[in-house]
Amino acid sequence: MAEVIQIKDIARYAGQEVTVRGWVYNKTGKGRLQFILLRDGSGQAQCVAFKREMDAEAFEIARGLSQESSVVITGEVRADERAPGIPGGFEIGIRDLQVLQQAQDYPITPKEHGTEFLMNHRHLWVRSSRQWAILRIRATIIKAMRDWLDDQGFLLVDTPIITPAAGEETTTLFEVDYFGDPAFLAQTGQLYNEANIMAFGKVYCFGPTFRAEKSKTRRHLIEFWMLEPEIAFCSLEELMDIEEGLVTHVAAQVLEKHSQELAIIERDVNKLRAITAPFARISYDDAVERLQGLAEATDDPEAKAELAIAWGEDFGSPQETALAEQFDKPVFVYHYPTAVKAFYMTPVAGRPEVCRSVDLLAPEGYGEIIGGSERIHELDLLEQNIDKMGLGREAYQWYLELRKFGTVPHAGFGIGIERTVAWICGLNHVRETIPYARLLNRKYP
RNA sequence: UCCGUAGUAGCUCAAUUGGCAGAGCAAUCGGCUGUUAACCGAUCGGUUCUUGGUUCAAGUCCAAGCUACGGAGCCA
Repeated sequence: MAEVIQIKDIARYAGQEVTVRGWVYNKTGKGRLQFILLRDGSGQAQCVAFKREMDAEAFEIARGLSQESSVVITGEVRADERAPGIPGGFEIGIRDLQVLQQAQDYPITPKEHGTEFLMNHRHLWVRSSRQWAILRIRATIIKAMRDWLDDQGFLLVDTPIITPAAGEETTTLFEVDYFGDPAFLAQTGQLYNEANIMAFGKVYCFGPTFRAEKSKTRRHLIEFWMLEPEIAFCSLEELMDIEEGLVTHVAAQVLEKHSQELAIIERDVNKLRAITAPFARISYDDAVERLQGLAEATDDPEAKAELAIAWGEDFGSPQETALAEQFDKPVFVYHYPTAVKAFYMTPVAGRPEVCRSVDLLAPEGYGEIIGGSERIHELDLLEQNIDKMGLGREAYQWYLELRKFGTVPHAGFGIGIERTVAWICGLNHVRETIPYARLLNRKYP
């Protein structure tokens, strides 16, 4: 029995006999010569069945293999620049093979398919090279974020998914029955993070969040993953430094570890190489002026209407895009109007109509990937805001109590994993960034 | 929720003015010693999204509904 290897390591075994185990990704044949492209999860390798080098029965089995059949193949590794694969350049001359299961009528062929068909077969689509590459990059992005934060002295502190009250908006919560009492799936771990920083200084939570928004766009999921750092004794400017450090590290790690995957998805790596510190930092006031300037400059009445904005309004999707297009890397927009932001954001001293908030807008039309702010740390002000929004103090008792026992200035942000992956990978929809997307009209498979 | 577009073979699509429902791929069988979405020959493959209507005749026209896709709002 030859050594079982992973295809990603194939180059190390040139000249040796090995065993690989996997699935038939594609097959082309030419009579007595059959080429089987085998994938094993780590990569893809061309396995060559040549009638004269095998016994007749084994050759017939190889010739009859169907797409996605599971198979164990033993043979000699040899370098051949004609051989396709991941990494490619090496192939296996089949000596023997064993079929675990002969697949029949695998639906995803190497031709074009529509979105609905592919999403209905997501459990199989994840096997395709492109999806394989994207999901591997997703894993690296998450690891890069966590590694960077851990190295900076942050502690991972998990926050609950079933919660008693709203984080922000009550209308977009998923309600669950908690032994007869209503409870809600978490929209954010932020409020708990604010408790946890008083114990650990710098923390982050990472997990799924749930929003029952009836939004149907390329940037929205009903269930998405978010990483939320929170830092005690932190200003908005320091927060931007942290966000910048995190995002540039992610881009660098993906470039370093995934040239192969980036090539598979045909991502322009120059766009990723541009993601270096510092990012431009502009105020909301400045952003509005820029948009008004753009609206004035254009002759297209439709574009003019899309860009039109009055001070005090939040940015729409086309406006975010137009704003971000002025930069070749992410851009910070800070000091948004207090009225369009959440109740816990600190007002700017001497200018309460704007607050100490900051969004990070990604380039290439990917929009907001991070939202963050300095949190209100004075009890009175926080109580006033909760009353003003009609949220009800009872539900926030514990949160308000944090302001009574050694409250300190603090700040934090949330970064959406799927939006980040879509941007880094250059995808046109977040549905491909998560293995099993939950969308407005889809919870299958 | 609103606006727009679409739904025909397993998949991707075609079907002229309302006049016999078709192609490529996949599958199956055969051929081929270097294929890269191979190629060549053959075979198989249909409730034209649903319901109702107009008509001698509906994939095509009308009405309602369903589903998907694209966009908006909301957001990360």
